[in-house]
Amino acid sequence: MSVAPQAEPRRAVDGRAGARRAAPEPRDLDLAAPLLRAAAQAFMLKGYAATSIDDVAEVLGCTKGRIYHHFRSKVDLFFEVHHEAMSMVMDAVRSAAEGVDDPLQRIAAMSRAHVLVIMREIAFQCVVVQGLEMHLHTQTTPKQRRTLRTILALRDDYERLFVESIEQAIRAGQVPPQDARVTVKALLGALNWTTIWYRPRRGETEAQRQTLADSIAAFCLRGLGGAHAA
Amino acid sequence: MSVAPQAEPRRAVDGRAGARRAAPEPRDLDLAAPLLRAAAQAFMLKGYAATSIDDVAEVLGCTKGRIYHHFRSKVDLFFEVHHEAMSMVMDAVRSAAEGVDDPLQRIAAMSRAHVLVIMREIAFQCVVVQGLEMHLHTQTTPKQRRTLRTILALRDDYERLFVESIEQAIRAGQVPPQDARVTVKALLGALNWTTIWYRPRRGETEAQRQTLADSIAAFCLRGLGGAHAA
DNA sequence: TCACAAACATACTACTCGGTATGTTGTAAC
DNA sequence: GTTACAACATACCGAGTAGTATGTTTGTGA
Repeated sequence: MSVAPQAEPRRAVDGRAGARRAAPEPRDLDLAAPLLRAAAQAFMLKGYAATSIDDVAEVLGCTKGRIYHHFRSKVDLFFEVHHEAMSMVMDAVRSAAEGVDDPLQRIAAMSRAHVLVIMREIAFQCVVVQGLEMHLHTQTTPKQRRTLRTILALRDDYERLFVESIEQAIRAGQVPPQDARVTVKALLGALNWTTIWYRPRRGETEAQRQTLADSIAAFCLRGLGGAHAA
Repeated sequence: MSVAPQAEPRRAVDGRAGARRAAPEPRDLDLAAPLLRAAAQAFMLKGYAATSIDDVAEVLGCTKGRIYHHFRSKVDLFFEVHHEAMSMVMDAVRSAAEGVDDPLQRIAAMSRAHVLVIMREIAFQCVVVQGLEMHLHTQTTPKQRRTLRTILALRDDYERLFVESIEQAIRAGQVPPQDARVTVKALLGALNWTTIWYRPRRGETEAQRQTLADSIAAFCLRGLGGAHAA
């Protein structure tokens, strides 16, 4: 009956603006996680635009109310799924690269980790590939545009991670001179294409996934022109 | 006033069913071509689902009437764009492969041709990458499902073209033994990823496109494990 | 010249879906 | 035990859109 404004749904990605209470965040994350996962699943199957909020709710066995309680809009939900997916890759790849000084071996470890994350979190990673730029046309609010720019910057940072390692490998004489800005496109293409053709099989073992990841990574390593395979 | 059924719009891809008049086909193709190109352009910018028929019409500076005069539905339009795009790649790649007996050199020629077609017809090729499988969930009419299967079969045929050449290269000892079914995914990924990052620049020369295509193709060739680059 | 159909444009309908306004329930604090 | 709020569910609205029904124009063969 009152006009009680109902606790603010999440302000996409970069956090709340003027929330007086800073408390409910950690518990809120636990509650939002299943929503993100369900959204990723639905987006993978039908694509973002063709997926209705009701579709996402149906995956969870709930109603729209739950989703709009945690997210301000469909676009915000998409952005958070996207952001979460990128964090998964970033964390895994950074962790895999850590402490590996040899440039080529580092690229190999990063590539394997990248493919493995894709296979383990195929739904989230499919959302990443589904494109961001197309949202630039439809956007209205400046806040969403800022969020979009932030995500695009994260993507560029990630690509730079590979570019720098490639350039180090070139300077070290491990691979022939080449335009790393172009090569990295082919490399990431070979890796990311996994989201297109790979789908988990029933009874698939971790060893099988490892083998697949090794094959893709080996292709990329050789593609750079290094002498030794993985 | 009459119930005049107004000459049947196109029956997607595999041709008409019971058309009594077989005549208007060739002229009809010329008239439909601009529609396909406009649709490809619109689909590239906003994606299939987010693109309205009115959007496509606006690109052409006409109304829905024109589009629905030539295509039965939005899905049929998408399928024809998709089919046209695949034909472009098939023709160019088959033509490039013709007469090249050496397996590795044939793969190199095919790869270059593939990337060049993507760059020249970026709109059409973006539609191809935008995915087909998601339409499997939304489909209703069995005719559309059949059309979808046909397109999927074409895609598999195209991939087989590369797989067979890779296996020939393996048997010839040009590249180390490997699972061609997996390698081809990485290879086509590196090629097709061009649709994601590449966009034509103002004043771009054919030589620049050639250089880019050569770089991507060289990456793929080395990725197979062949000793010599392109 | 006239019937006729191709090739559109216009007007309209039925329906979906994003978003909101409001109601309900559990629970923790005091 | 009652206040208060988080965490939903329910009911609804309005905008946008796929598809259709019908009107209009233009070329063309008889």
